[in-house]
Amino acid sequence: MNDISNFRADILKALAQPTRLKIIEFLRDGERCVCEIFPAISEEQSNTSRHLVLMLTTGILSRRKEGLKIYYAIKHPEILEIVDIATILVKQEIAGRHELLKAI
Amino acid sequence: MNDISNFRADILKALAQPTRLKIIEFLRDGERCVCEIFPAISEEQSNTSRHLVLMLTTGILSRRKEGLKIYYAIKHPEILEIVDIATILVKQEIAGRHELLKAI
DNA sequence: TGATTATATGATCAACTAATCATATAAGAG
DNA sequence: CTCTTATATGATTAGTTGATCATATAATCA
Repeated sequence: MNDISNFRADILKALAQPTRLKIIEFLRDGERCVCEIFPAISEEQSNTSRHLVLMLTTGILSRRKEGLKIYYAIKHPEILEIVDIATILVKQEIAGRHELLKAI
Repeated sequence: MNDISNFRADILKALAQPTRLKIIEFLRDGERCVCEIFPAISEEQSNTSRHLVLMLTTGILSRRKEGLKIYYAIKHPEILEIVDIATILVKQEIAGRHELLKAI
């Protein structure tokens, strides 16, 4: 189980970072080049590039070259499923903590 | 979106670690006390306790006291959904890379 | 060819993470 | 009350992460 656990951890870790989640959200509607991505998420080009390469090598994103531009895209729909379930969890947790506060 | 992105990142980060994934898998069938968990995953008691507390405060686990023992459990079924989708992704990636190798 | 645009990468650094050992707390048993 | 068992936590440390600046690569265009 160890190899699979580590690989699973790598995939989840590749999603578990605010800047990378912003990239994923921006790519939700389809592929985009780096020059579109970094202004959209308000990060430096170099930093954005690093996060993109990381997600590429982890298997979360794919990329395609077209002239000067490089287009990145979400490689598997399951990525968005995970992100969406995480959003549901966030909402449940916020709701639960709200209940706790009301009980005081 | 930023607050939700950060909270989502925290939840995913809490899952994105091999030792914690082993704990999640061990808790798949129901609650367990710390004294059962740390031998099952072959980690030190103190290290296991830290990971459990981290997942508790992130909202991934719940805990219940019974005498000397403290029982931890997975708090939301969505946690297992995420882990299972990650497993599917791992298998897809391994299959994909296998294809690449065959093409050489 | 040289200039321009798009992307990637080396070097650096502060902040964070996971593990370990030793110890503290806290509940139950004799 | 003292001993034992179960769990949590402080201190330390090696290793990792994310951001930044400067620079390299590589494709296009005039």
